[in-house]
Formats: sequence, C-alpha cells, structure tokens
Amino acid sequence: MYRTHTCGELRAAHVGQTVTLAGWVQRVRKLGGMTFVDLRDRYGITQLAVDDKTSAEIRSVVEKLGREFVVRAQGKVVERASKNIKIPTGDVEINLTSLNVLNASDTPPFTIEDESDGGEELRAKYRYLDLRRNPVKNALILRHRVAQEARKYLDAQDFLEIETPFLIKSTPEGARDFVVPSRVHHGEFYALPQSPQTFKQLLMVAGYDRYFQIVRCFRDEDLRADRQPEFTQIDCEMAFVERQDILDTFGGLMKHLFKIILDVTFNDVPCMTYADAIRDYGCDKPDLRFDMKIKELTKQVQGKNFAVFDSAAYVGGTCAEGCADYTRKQLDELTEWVKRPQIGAKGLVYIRWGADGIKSSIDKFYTPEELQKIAGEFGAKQGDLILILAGAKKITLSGLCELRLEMGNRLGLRKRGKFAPLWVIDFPLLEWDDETQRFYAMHHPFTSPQPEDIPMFMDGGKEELEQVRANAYDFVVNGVELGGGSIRIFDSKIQQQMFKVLGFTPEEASYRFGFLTNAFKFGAPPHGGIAFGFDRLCAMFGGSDSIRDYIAFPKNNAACDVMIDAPSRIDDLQLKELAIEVATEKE
RNA sequence: GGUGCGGUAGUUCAGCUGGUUAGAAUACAUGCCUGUCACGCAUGGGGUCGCGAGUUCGAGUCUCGUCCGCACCGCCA
Repeated sequence: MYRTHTCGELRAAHVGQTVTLAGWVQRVRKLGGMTFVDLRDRYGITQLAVDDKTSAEIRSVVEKLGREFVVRAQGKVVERASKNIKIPTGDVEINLTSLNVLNASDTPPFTIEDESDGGEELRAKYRYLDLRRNPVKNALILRHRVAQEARKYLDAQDFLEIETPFLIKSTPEGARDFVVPSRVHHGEFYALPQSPQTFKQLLMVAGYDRYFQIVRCFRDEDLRADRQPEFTQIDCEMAFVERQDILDTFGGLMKHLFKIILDVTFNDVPCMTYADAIRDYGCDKPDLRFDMKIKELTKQVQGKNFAVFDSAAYVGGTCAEGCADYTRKQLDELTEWVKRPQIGAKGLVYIRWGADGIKSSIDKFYTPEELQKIAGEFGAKQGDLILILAGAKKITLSGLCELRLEMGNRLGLRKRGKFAPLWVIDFPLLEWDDETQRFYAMHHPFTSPQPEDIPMFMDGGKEELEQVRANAYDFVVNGVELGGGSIRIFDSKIQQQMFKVLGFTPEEASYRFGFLTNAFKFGAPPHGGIAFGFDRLCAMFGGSDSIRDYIAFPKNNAACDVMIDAPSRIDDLQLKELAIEVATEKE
C-alpha cells in the first residue's frame, strides 16, 4: 500500500497515529538543524518535519529533494510547535520514520503555485504541470460537480443519458464540419457532430421521450476565449412538449445548478422577445444586471439640418448615469473607442446634463429645449451623460450594445456574483444572405415556426418569410448565451417547405436528411429540446470569461494543442491507405 | 481573412528621444541558519534581446517582412 491517508486529511485528531503519505514535493525549507517539506497531492498539503532526531539516512534523502519529486513518507502524526492557520492540516506535521523518492523531477519550467510565474503559452505546453495548480484543479473539480448535479437532476426527472455516434454524416448547414476520411470507402468522409441534433430527434421518434447527454461537439470555426473547436454540451430533448414545458423543465435545471453550485437563488426566469432585446439592448443576449436601455431617436432628431443624423437609417443612444463630469479627454477617448474597427461607428454624439445645464456636441443644430426632450426620452437627470450613435441600423445597434456594456463596466454595474438569467424567445426563423441570395436557418433547419406564423411560412414570399418567427429560445445570463433550443418540426409538409425555402431540391434534401424525414414517416411525436454550453456554464460558475481553464486539455488561439503538437502531419502510408494526396504544402 | 497588444536570463518583466560591460524579481546552484510555512542571510552561474532584411558611425530601441502567443472583428445553423 502506497499510502494510508491523503495529504489533505490529517488533523489534530490523528496525532499519535503512524501514517504513510505519498505526493509531490511542493517546497523544501531548510533551516539548518531542521528541514520542513511540504508534501502535496490533489487533496492538500501536509508538512513533513526533519530534525536532528531524524535518522541520518532520511536526512540525506531530504538533502537531495527538489521541487515536484514524488515521494512516499512514513511517520508519526504530531502536533506542531507552531501551527499554520492558513491550511487545514496546519495543526499537525509528520515526524518521518521513512522517506523514499519514488521518482525525481526536473525543475519545472514555472512555479506550481496559485499565482504561477508561468505565462499562458508555457503553461499550455506543460499543461500536466499547470493542472497541478489549485486554480486549474479547482476549476476541474467544479466542472465535475456541475456535471454530476446535472445528471442527478435530469435522472430524477426520468431523463435517460444515451450516447450518440461521433462518426456521422456531414451537413451542409451551419458551422464548418471537422471531417474524418474513411479508409474502407476511399473518397468518402465522416463528419464529427456539431451537435447530436438529428440523433436526439431520432431518439424521440424511437420513443425515448426524455433524453439528455453531456456530450462533446465539434465545430471547425475560429476560436475565442469562450469558444473551442471541441466543446461540451448538456444536450437535451423531450417529446410531447410545447415551448413552455421546455422553459419550465430546463429553467428548473438551471435554477437547481445555480442554487447547489453557487447558492444563488433566482425566481422564474423572465422571457423577452428577440425583437424587444434588439430594440432595447442592441443584441440578442442582453446583460440584464443593469438597465441603461437603448432608445431610438431617429424620427425625433431628423430634419434639423444635422447631416449625420439626417442621413442615418438609425439614431439611438443610451444614458450613462452620473457621467456628466466626463472630461473632454474622456469623451474623445470614448469616441476613439467606438470608432475602432471592432465597433465601427463613425463618431459619437454626447449630451451632457451638468450642473451648468445641458451641453452637447450638437448644440449648433438643436435648441436646449430639443436636447432636454431627448434627455427626457432616457429619463435622464442632472449629472447624466447621453451617448448617441447614428448610421446603418444593424451596426449602430450592435455598437450601442457594446457601448452600453462598456459603460456598464466603467460604472461597475456588471458585478460578479450577481446573476440575471433570461429567456430570449421568438427569434426570426430565417436569415437572408445577400451574397448567396438565399435564406439560411437562423437556428437549424429542423426548427419549427411559431404556430401562428405557419400559414405565412407555408405560402409567403420573401417579405413574409423574413417575418416568420421561430419557436426557438436562448438561455442568457449576464450577456452570455448559455444555451439554446427549439421546438422541432415534426410535420413532414412543414419540413419539406423548410428545405424548399433553404433552396434544397427534393433530391438534395433527401440525400442530406432523408434518414430523418424517412423516420418522421413512422410516427414522430411532437418534440423539442435545448443544449447548454457546458464549458461556458462552468466558467460562469467559476467567475471566468474564458472557458479554457475549465477544460483539462484545451486548444490555443490557433486551434493547436501545443502540448501534444496537434494537428500534425501523418505519414505517407497513412495517406495512401486513405487514398488522400496533399495538394499544396502550407509553408 | 482582418485589427490591436505582446515576444529581452529557466520564468515574469523593466530597459526613456538609438550611444560604455543589457538590469530587477523569482527560479536554480553552493554555503550559513532549530519552528519555518512566499522562511531568512550571503555568494554564484545563467542572455543569438523571436527570426530575416534595411536605415545608421552605432539598433534590444527606428523601418519593412516573417514566425509565434493573447484579445477582438469576420466566422460560430
């Protein structure tokens, strides 16, 4: 037996016992006549003590210890002469009776401490060392707990966890697929699932009316701090449900997880339509921890000879409370901020309601009364600063969304520890793409239109189709999209119309999705579902904007695993077996 | 595909308008130290300033290119 206890469990109550511990050397402190060794494992740190009463043999072993050596230590638990209240095992230490080095270690390239001296790149390369650090370890423990709690909750509600295949068929819609060549069928390819979407629908046809899976999904798109090419979803589907059943069931799951993981209680999750979200917040995932609603001013401000406003398709603003004391320099800096390519605004108009009355950057064009009226739109009061953007509607609204979030940050309104959950509903079903001159499904091609919009969907023209709302919903917390889903189409006539609207010929539709439409001929129940971004959920629980530390072995910005050096070339024999030739060297 | 920031000791960084032998902290090594727990003290080794061109009497510093990392835009049904 390598050990009798872990390095995290010994307390004063164990004093007098002889124990064996095994772990990694965190640090050796030599004080001349005495030496202390911090021994670390997953569970904690226990101090080993060596003094002149310790055998010479042990002392010579201790002499040679280095950081991260793996050792096995045997000895008696004793009460410390000077206790360390900072760690749970701080009342005791081990008087060594035996010490073996199980394995030496090279000096690690960065310190294995909570505040490591290692940069991100280095820690990524030595991820197995980074994983020894508490912040990463705790993130993975948190992830484990969230997964277990989600399973427990869903199991108790009769959901079955069923695995679906990873080697599936490429679908043309949506994100780029990761593709796997077939050795047996030259020139043919599997795709890795972007989500188990069609399989969970087939499970509904099969009668497994409550399904879930904590499952890896793959999308070959560029990365972000909150986006990895392989990521994990809590994927769920139910049969014989309407939208409200889904919102209740999975709002319940979220409530449960927030309560049990963070001890945060929220009441029923409010609903907001997509149209309202865009109108009031400029985006489909508003951060509702603070107000600062966006107001449209287009009609009100036009016709006063201010060309910027007169030529704009949309003028709108937001009110930053208590910011009237912004200096010229701060306003200039904010103007530069909105003009960055990421925001893309042409400029920034302000109305400042200071102690000396209302001043603005557009005083030439608007009377104080007119400015006052604009201020009134926002319910502004003395001391407030109104920020206005103008331009094309879509880009201006998204600029206002970013500006609102930025001002929210500056005003400290986006507090950690505060959670504002929200259902966003009634998304548009379709999006027109000018480049390819066709509609794309905003969610996916199996999303049902809202029941009352079905007639419009079945025989509407382009204008009508753009108006059709989807029976889809997103779960948003603090401006982060944590999940989304929809009620699915189960009527084959509606599904055929969907394929037609998306520009598939019946032959194409049958080639791509025939397996699904065929299945639907054999008694498909009404069904719908949702998928939660599990990594994002964990990052939110852990208070991080980045999901990387909640994944044991994440990819870097360029989708590489720098530890194992993937992706990498494969040898010619492998290529030959797969009947693949690499066309151009990417050098 | 694009924008921004960064790349200097094992590591994290400083290094001003170009100018002696490129510094600090930490890590590492050695010695001293009997209650440390970020132990302390002393000494020491450690550098192709990412790479390649260019400007200059002279480049870590300026210019161009290139590679790498991070954040973001596009993209992500």
